[in-house]
Amino acid sequence: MPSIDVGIEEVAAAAGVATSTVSRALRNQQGVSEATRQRIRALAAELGYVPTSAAARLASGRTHTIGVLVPTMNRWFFSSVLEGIDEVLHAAGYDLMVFSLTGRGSERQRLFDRALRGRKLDGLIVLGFPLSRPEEARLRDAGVPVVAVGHSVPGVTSVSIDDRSVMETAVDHLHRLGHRDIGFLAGGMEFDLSFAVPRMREEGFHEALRTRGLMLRPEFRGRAAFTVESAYAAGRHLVERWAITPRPTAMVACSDEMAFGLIAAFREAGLRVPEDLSVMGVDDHDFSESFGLTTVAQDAVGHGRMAARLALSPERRRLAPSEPVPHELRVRRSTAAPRQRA
Amino acid sequence: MPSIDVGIEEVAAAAGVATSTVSRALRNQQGVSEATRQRIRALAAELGYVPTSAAARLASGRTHTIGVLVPTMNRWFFSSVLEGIDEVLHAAGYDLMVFSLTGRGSERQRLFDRALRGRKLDGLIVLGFPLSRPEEARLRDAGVPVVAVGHSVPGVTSVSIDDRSVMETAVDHLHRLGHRDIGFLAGGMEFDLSFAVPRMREEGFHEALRTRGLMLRPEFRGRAAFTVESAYAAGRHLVERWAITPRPTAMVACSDEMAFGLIAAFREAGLRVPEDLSVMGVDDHDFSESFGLTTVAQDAVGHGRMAARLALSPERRRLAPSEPVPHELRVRRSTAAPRQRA
DNA sequence: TTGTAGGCGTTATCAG
DNA sequence: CTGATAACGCCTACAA
Repeated sequence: MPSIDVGIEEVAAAAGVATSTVSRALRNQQGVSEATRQRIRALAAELGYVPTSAAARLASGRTHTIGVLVPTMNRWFFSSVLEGIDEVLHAAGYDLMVFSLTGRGSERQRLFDRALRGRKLDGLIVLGFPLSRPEEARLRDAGVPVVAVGHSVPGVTSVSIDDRSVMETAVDHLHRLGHRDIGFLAGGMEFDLSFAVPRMREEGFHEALRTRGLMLRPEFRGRAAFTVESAYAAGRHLVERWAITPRPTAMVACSDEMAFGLIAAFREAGLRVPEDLSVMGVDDHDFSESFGLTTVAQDAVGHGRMAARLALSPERRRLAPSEPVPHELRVRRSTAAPRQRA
Repeated sequence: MPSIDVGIEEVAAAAGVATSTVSRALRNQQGVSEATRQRIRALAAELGYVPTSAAARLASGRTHTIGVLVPTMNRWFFSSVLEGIDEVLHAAGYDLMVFSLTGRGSERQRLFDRALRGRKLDGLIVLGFPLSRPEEARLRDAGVPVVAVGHSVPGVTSVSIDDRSVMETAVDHLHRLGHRDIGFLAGGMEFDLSFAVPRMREEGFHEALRTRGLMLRPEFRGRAAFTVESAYAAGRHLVERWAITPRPTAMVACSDEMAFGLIAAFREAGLRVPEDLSVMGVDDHDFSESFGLTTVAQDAVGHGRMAARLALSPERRRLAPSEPVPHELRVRRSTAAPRQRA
């Protein structure tokens, strides 16, 4: 039974060496003979010695903790990225501190501050939203390395797909199938979140249409937040409108979760997917394969791993390519060639 | 512009008081005249002083950090609970440290240890799995207060629904609709996770049937992990079997996500829900309303809030009722009365 | 109400 | 390779 209060001194005493030697030995620093190191390790384990984190932090200035600022943990993309981050961090002996903005978009600045105050982090990963000027400034003089995920930030190491190109991929798929009347469910109705990603996807979509000599008819367009619920509501509105206007043969949603909502609304209105209408999304959500949703996949867990590695290593950050991470089309059952119009 | 290196001494000097007074004033401790406090606060703000977390921890022994041990953040229940925890914690000025077991069930003991080592936590919230004996012991001599969520733990403050009673509610709903051939998709095929919750739900289901003089036919029963994917696969197997055996008129899944998987499989096989088969789940996942899934709801975010409050306050823990948190039936479109058999 | 001074438990900088 | 000995920056009895 290890006693309750073993400090580095007890270990040192037991090993007949100085505390500094124990410290070095236990952290695999050079300058300790292998024999001594072994002996100290054994003793430390036996006594159940564990360095007090606060003391180590104070003395070394390093916290072995990385913070993550996230809009919400309730969305596939964010929780997946978090998993990836966690995986790498823990493997490296680091801890993960999470700061979620959920329901407090207005307090964003304050939360941002909380994360940086008191030097409690060795690095910060910002998920899903761009930084404001004051925030960037705040970071600089906090001297905390930052990595952005889910959107690119000029001047900051970032990991993300190319949102325009994603839409090119999506539209290309539908166009090849023969679709010409393609609708779009845009994102960006959130309160808290960035408008950058939805806007870029929207622009990308329009450009992809334009390239092909197509245009987005107003009645083919909806807008919703990045949630099933919101997309479902938008879908119902669209369906109502289509009672008196033509409807598209395919819809692209800004995310898979939005596509789920659309499909639910369409099905409820008696529209069959893909027979009456093709639907596709972006993400490759965990549910998408079972649901048979065609989508443009991004590797969220991989994003997280990459971000964590970048957060941990200054060299990697320096060498980091600013190219976007690749995405990939996954064709499934929710898209098909349009039926001949009567 | 606050200088880069303001310590408590600078503030004390500027205010013409001792560091101890600054410390007291800033933490709203009693024993400081209001005038002095105001002056110090102003000065501190002006100088941009923020106590160094490590030093405060070392001196006070408190970390203002609560840890959460979670099987994975990728599931509705867990991420929702996390949101609730985060909300309360940040409001109280505490930080949230997350330890996720994803993909390292075998390392569970080690992760568990990591969370407790080095006195870096003021409390620990364990989500979704019961503790082993050694783990409990570990907790005791770490002296860290623990709160369990998602399953009850004798001797540990815990927040959870009554999993047996949940099934009673589910079966009751179907029984009242007229169902007698009720099937069950059991949980518990995970590697990492506890078998406690799925087992209790299974027992609860059986008991609810028994009470009504019913029995679960073997061909009405499936088993899967708590994921859409796994439930989808199980659903496909069931459908195949039903080609040569009778099929139930209703299925209860162990969770909403599992119900989603089932429904996807049934639909793909041409079975209509609820016309051919009613399906219900447990949770009230964010998607369930839009999907029209009947379910037994549990307030995951609320669980999280409650757990965080318990983790923060010894008194609350002492007073904490050991009664389960209530659940609630939500009837939607996925269940209906069975059609007359031919 | 306020000031003084001794920790808190490591790490890091020097000598030896 | 190893050992003293300052920091590290704040908190908290205790004294005034």
